[in-house]
Parts: sequence; C-alpha cells; structure tokens
Amino acid sequence: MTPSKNDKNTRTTGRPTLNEVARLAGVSPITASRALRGVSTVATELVEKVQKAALDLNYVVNPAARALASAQGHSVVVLVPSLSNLLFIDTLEAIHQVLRPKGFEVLIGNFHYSRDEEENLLRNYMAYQPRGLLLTGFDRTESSRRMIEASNIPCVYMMELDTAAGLNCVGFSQLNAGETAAEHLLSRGRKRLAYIGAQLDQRTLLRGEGFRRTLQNAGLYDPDLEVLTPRASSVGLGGELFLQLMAAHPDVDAIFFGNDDLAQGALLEAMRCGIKIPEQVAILGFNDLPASEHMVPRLSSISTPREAIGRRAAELMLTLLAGNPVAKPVQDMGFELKVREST
Amino acid sequence: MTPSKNDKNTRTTGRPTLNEVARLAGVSPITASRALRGVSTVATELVEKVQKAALDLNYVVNPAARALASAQGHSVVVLVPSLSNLLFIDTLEAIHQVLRPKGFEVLIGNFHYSRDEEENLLRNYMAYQPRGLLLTGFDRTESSRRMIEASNIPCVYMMELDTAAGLNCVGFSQLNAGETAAEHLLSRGRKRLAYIGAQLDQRTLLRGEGFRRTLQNAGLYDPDLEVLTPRASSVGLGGELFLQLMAAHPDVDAIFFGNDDLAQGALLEAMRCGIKIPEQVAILGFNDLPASEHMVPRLSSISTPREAIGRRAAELMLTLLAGNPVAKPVQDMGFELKVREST
DNA sequence: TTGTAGGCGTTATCAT
DNA sequence: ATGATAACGCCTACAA
Repeated sequence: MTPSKNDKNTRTTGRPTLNEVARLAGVSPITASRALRGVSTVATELVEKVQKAALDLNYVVNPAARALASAQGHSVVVLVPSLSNLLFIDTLEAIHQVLRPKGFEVLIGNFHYSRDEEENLLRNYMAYQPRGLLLTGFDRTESSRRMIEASNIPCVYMMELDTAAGLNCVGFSQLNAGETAAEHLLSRGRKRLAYIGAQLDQRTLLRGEGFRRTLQNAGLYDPDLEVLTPRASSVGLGGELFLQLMAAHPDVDAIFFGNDDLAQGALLEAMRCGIKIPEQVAILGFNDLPASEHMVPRLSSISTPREAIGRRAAELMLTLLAGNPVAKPVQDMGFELKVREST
Repeated sequence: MTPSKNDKNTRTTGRPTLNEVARLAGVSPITASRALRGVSTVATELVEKVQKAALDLNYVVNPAARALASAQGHSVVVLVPSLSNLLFIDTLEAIHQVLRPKGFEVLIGNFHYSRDEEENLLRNYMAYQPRGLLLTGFDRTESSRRMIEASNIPCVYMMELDTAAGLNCVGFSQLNAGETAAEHLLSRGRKRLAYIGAQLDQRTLLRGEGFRRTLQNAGLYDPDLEVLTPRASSVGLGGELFLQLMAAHPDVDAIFFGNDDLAQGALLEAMRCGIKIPEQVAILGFNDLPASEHMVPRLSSISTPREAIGRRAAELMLTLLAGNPVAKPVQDMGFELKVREST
C-alpha cells in the first residue's frame, strides 16, 4: 500500500501513461506528447516509434491531465430547448457526427424552453471549460449573455439568423417561414386564417409574426384567430386547441400550426368529429416531422433542415476552434414548403 | 506574457482557484477542499467561511484538476440504441435529473442499434474514466463485455431483467410483455394473430418470443404471421408492413406491433384503405408513446415505465458509487396494458 | 479537526 | 529537432 519513492512508474490506474510510452519509444515524454499530437517539429522517424509504442501499450491520453495542463477543455457544449421534440434530435446527431471524430466530447444540455434553466446549465457547464458553445436561438437572459461574452468561448447560434451583427449563426429565417405559410394558405383562396402556436419560444413567435404580417398586408388579419399557449407542444394539445378554435370560430378555413405534432393532433381530432380536411379547413404544419407525410390526409408542412443545421453549425465551430477565418458567419439553410393533402 | 516566478497565485484562466478561496477564508487549501466537498471532519464554522469565500469569488471547481488528482472521473456514461425513438428520451431525461444534481456529467452515446458501434463508443468513452456505466440491455459483443468487466466500473443495465446472475438491472420482463399482449388479443376472441417487429434488437425479439409462446400454447401460432425486419422502426414502415401483411394474409384479425410508431402507421393506412379497426383487425402497440392515445381509433398499447427506469437506474448507480450495499440488484418496474379503442 | 508534502498525467516554456 | 523543468488545480496520505 505504501509505495516507496519508486520513480515515475507508479500508476494508480491500470492505464499506461505518456511516460511509459516515451520510455518504450526511447524518447522524452514531451517528444512523445508532441509526436502523438502531430506537432510538426518531430522527426518522422520518432513519430513512428512513438506511435508504435503507444499502440503496443494501448495508450490513450488522459483527458483530465490534458485539460489541466493545457487549460483547455476538450468538450463542446450544446444547449437545446427540448429533446422530446424530435426536432432537435436530428440536429444533435449531426453535431455528434461531426465533433466526435475530431476528439471532442459533446455535452448536451436540455433547458426545457426555460431561460433560467439555460442560464443554470451554462453556468454549470462553464466549469468544464468547454472549447465551444452551440446554442439555440438568441433569446436568453442578460446573465447568460454576459457569461457567454465574458467566457470568450467561441459560440455558434443555431436555428435562427442574426438580425443584428457579428454572431455566428446557422439556421433560417423564422419570419420568412411564417410568411411563406400565410402566402401558401392565401394562395389556396382561404380568408379566415388562424395561427396556433405552443411553447412560445422566440422562433414560434417569430413565425407567428411573419404569418400575421402577411395577413395584415392582405387585410385578413384577425387577432382572435391567433392562439398562443406556453404549454408544451404535443399531439394532444394540438387536438385540444383545434377543437377550441373551431368551436369559437366555426368559420376558420385555414390553420397554420407552429409545430407538426400540433397539426397532427388537429388532423386526428378533425377526423374524429367529422371536420373535412382540407375542404372545410386547411391544415399546415411546421418542421415536417417523420409521421406527417403518413397522416390522413397527408399533412402539408414546412420542412426544416435540422440535420444540415447541426452539421454546418458543428463545422463552423471546428473552423472557429482551428482559428481559421470564417467565410460566412451567417448561414441561411433555408426551408421547404411541402404541399401534400391537408391544404 | 512572461510571468516571473510569482507564487501560487498566477492563473492562466480567469477563474479563481481553491487556493484563493482558502486564502480568503483564512484556511489551508485542503481544508477549503474538504469544506466544499462536505467532508464531515471540518468545523461548521470553517465550512461556512469557506462557502462564503467560494461564493464571493464565484468559485467553481476545476473538474480536470479534480479528476486528475483523485484518479476519478466525474462522468457517467449512458449508452442507448436510439434517440429518434422517443422511448429513450424519457429515460435519459430522468437519468440527467438524478445524476446532474449530484455533480455527475452525463455522457450520452447513441449506438444506433449496432453492437459494433456500441463497442466503439465504449472504448472511446473509457478514456474519460467514467465513474459509472448505464447500458441498455444485455446484448453486446464479447469485446464490449470484456471491456466492461476489465474496467471494473460499476454498471447498471436498463430495460431488461437479468435472467442469469449478478448484474444490476432495472427494467421489466420483455418476455412477459409479449405474453400479455397475446393474452389480451386472445381474450378478444382473435384467432389469427400476427407480430410485426422492426429493429430486431434483443428486446423486440424477446417480446416476439413471449407472444409466440403464448400462441403456441393456444395452438394458434403461425410462423407466416411473424414479420420481422431489421429496418428502423417508424410510422411509415409500420404502414408499409401492415399493408403487406394484410395483402398476404387477409384473414389476420389481430396484430401486435413491437413499437407504437409502427402501430400508428398501421392505423393510418388502415384508415386510408378502409380497413376497420378493431372490427376487422385489432391493433396493439407497445410503449404507449404520447400520440397513441390520440390516434383514430385510440391505440391500445403496453405502457412501459421509461422514465421510472431511468430514475431508478440512476439511483442504483448512485448507491453503487457511494459504495453502499445494493438491496435489490434486479428491479422489475413492470408494464401496464392500456386497453383503448383499437383492440 | 487541521495542515504538510507530494503527486496525478500532461503540456508550456525555455534551453540546448 | 529534442529535452529539462515547472506548472496546471486539486486531492490522497500521512502527520500534528
């Protein structure tokens, strides 16, 4: 138990250390370190020796030691507002796909659409000295904002586009999406258009605004036909709100839903109580979730490039971390209107 | 840039260190460390002082340093087969909820139902010296198994129950669930019962086996009515397989689906082509996903305690990590048959 | 109950 | 191009 002062080779964990690799390769630890990290100043011959030694010993760096010594974490923090919304899963997957192979640990935080919770997560995760931050949208507390700024950690914002200046962001214009939705419905000859949104995050609001604006321009805006609730988006909620709206305003002839699950719920309830879709009411969803195209009738929706956003955001982060110049800090990934049977 | 040999207080990062906290509190660093970790041997008076100092300085431990010094990671690795399956989201959430407050970093790995990918993840994550492992099921490669064993890291298995010996697991009997499904359908007077499963993971197979066994006992088993595919479970796939099955065997009068999304797809297609549910065919799902109760007709399903499993598994891990004795290494969380309109 | 000494595995700095 | 030395911030062991 009492290891006398034997030299550098006493190991607590069973894992080989850089020292052992170095010794096996017949070089100094620092050279081994450099060789393994691909620092250019090491002779190719030595590099090979070291790599072989590392392989033989089955050496893996100790992330803790590395982080401590270099004052650099190896993690990238990703903060999303929800996981139950299939939405962000695709994005997360793509991020993983890009970052993991590069040796980054991806720390996922779910802030449940709560600004305060996001602030907490941020504070907690900062302790890990993450190398990068991948955040969702721009709506956060002042403290959060300050923390991010003060931390000086590279940051990429996902889902929305920067209206103001200077931030790296990958997403699409939520406002435009709302406008597109309205235009589509209008083009179908609808006159009484409603918007139903849940969660009330910035993006849902923005889409609502785009929708409203277009209706106003067309002289068809009616504030009574705007249903917003902070409750979490779900199939059940969609059905509920749909029924309420139809009861209160039987003349509604088109509804744009802030998320597909809501729209799916509406479709289901419509079927249950015999409301004809799209004859009586046109239903348009958002995000084009997997089930939507299989609904009865098939749900028209605005398809969003969630996976592409994740990938690009991660790639952007990579160039940021490499210290390379960023060609386009603002990347509009667009969206696509999928017209199916429900409109 | 060239910080002369000033003492312990030179900091590269802008963050306060334990030393500074200690100095502010007028104690030695180690006392501060103990105080902050809640080691009992510190005078309450000092604890308060230290905590105040830490608060004043906005001190947060450096996880890297802590990990290095204690040769103990602070992370728990969770490996799940899928994220797009809403299934595991609930479980992950629960795990987070339990582990994060205790200061554990939760590392999520998605192995996409691939044993090899799981092995890779395991190997990679081992570098972080995780304190614990939360794994899904028992079906993995020999190498994975050996790695787990050799690592000597506490491990809790989720979703299934240990048939053999000695493993800590939290889940329910997948076999029983399959039996329950068959019994229910049988009790409805159905004679031509089919099972449709995708993904073909161990648990899907197990449920199928339970289902089959019960049918065999009833003398009603027909291998032609067992549809298994390695493709990923989805609403679209469910509809597809349903249609195929009905075309090949128009006399089928009940179908048990390995996952709710498949069943939902079937319901949708049935509606589309006028197949009466449950009159002509009874449809039973599995997992009771959020949308199921809103389907038309409302989907009968077997509800699984995903959230409870996550919570309990995490709690079990906590007692394991605390070195406390485990009262019940095998925890059966059960499942519940929800009879609605589709059966 | 508190403190002293030393090391955890790696990398930065400065020489050579 | 390579190496010696000294941190990085914290914790384990032991001593007081």
